Amino acid sequence: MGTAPGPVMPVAPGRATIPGTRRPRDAERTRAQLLAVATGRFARNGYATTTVRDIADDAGVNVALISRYFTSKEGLFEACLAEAVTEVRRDSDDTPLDRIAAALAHKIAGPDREDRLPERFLLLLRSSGDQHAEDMRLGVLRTISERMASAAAGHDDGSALLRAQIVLSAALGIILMRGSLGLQPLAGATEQDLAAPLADLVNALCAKDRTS
Amino acid sequence: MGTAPGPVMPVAPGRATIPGTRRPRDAERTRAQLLAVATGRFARNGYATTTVRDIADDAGVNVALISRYFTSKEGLFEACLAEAVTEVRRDSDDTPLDRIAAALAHKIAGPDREDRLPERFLLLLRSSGDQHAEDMRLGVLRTISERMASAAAGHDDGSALLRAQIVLSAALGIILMRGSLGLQPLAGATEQDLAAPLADLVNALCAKDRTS
DNA sequence: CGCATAAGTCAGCGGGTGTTTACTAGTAGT
DNA sequence: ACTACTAGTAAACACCCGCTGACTTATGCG
Repeated sequence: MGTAPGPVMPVAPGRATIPGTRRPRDAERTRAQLLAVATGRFARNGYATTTVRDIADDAGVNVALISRYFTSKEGLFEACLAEAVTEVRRDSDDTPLDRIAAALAHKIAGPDREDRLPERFLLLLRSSGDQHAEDMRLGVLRTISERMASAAAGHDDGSALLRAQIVLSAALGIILMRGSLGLQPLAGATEQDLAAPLADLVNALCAKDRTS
Repeated sequence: MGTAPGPVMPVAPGRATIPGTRRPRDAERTRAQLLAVATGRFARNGYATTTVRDIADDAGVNVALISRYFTSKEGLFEACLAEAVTEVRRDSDDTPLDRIAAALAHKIAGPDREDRLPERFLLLLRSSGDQHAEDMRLGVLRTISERMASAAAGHDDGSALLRAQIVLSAALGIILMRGSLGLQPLAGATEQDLAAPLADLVNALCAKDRTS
């Protein structure tokens, strides 16, 4: 469905490498490339839609290498998810409340991100049906929301965690809208554009002193 | 043709129909049932994951009826989406600003919803890859956010629409978290639990008079 | 060099998917 | 009661997917 260039395909399959030059034998490198390509495709198009042939072609390697390095498509997905989880976890270490909004804006729309963090957040919303993967993404979402709740620390009633999860939902919803839907003007908003609204949002939901 | 005289009657492969009784001949009814089941499955598990046989079995009818009534799986998806779009559009008619939050809370977590609105919102986030469907969901999201922006009508700078879209993103993010992820305590929050936080959220993002 | 081993390729297999075609069986009109 | 028509069924087809086992080629080491 998605990719047009399916048929025809002469004997040399869709290799990204130049036909004359051979792919250098670097297992580590191709493994990493497979992971990167797969993360992008899984995050953007979902698990079931993405085929292993798409990934392999995009990475310029043979399909069999996926099974070799990650045992299966699900294994590859779990590897992507694991990487995303560690990356996301590290990035959400200990942010004080008054900087959460700015940090969110930066993560969502920061210019020229090399860590591809929005992609990784998006991946947390994708499901492969596998239980282990399910546990991982639920775990990291729980961790993040708990950290945010403790950073906020307002609301002596039990609603702090709930409110933090709402903020998290908002952030992920925004990423989804930008990355998968392309709803303008949200999709084209810069980090500066998002800073003020997000500050209002975080403040209203997590600040100690509220009106209502 | 002396082929296998006994139809044997494999007694209702699905489960919706009682083995003994035959499905009554009601095209309208089965069509509606297919649509309802498909909407639920598409919204919950996504387009690619859901198989037409799952849908048919769940509705208690034969698979071929999907092609008959909706020409194809994509046609069925578009029909579900169209229904969801009209339902969502009607439900977001003209809500004054001060009631948006309550309305959202009711739509997200209202008790015993017969219109299955959360499901329909969730469907708006699912993609089949078809361009026509893509246009539909983008259109309805645009409409809703514009209505919300005009209801708010604050922010003489051009950020009203952006802020409305952030509110919408938050709502959809929450629905996604509840319906697809099951993140507690958000997933189990009642309408009352959500009312106050959502009021804060809407107020902070859309109210005319803000501090910062 | 010669060879063992790892990196990468190729072609094909089961299995599941969406769709179609031929068929059965209720139902309404005359 | 006969017939035309439509709702519903069953089985198969063609295709694409994930995966595998045998093969080829480059690199490291004596």
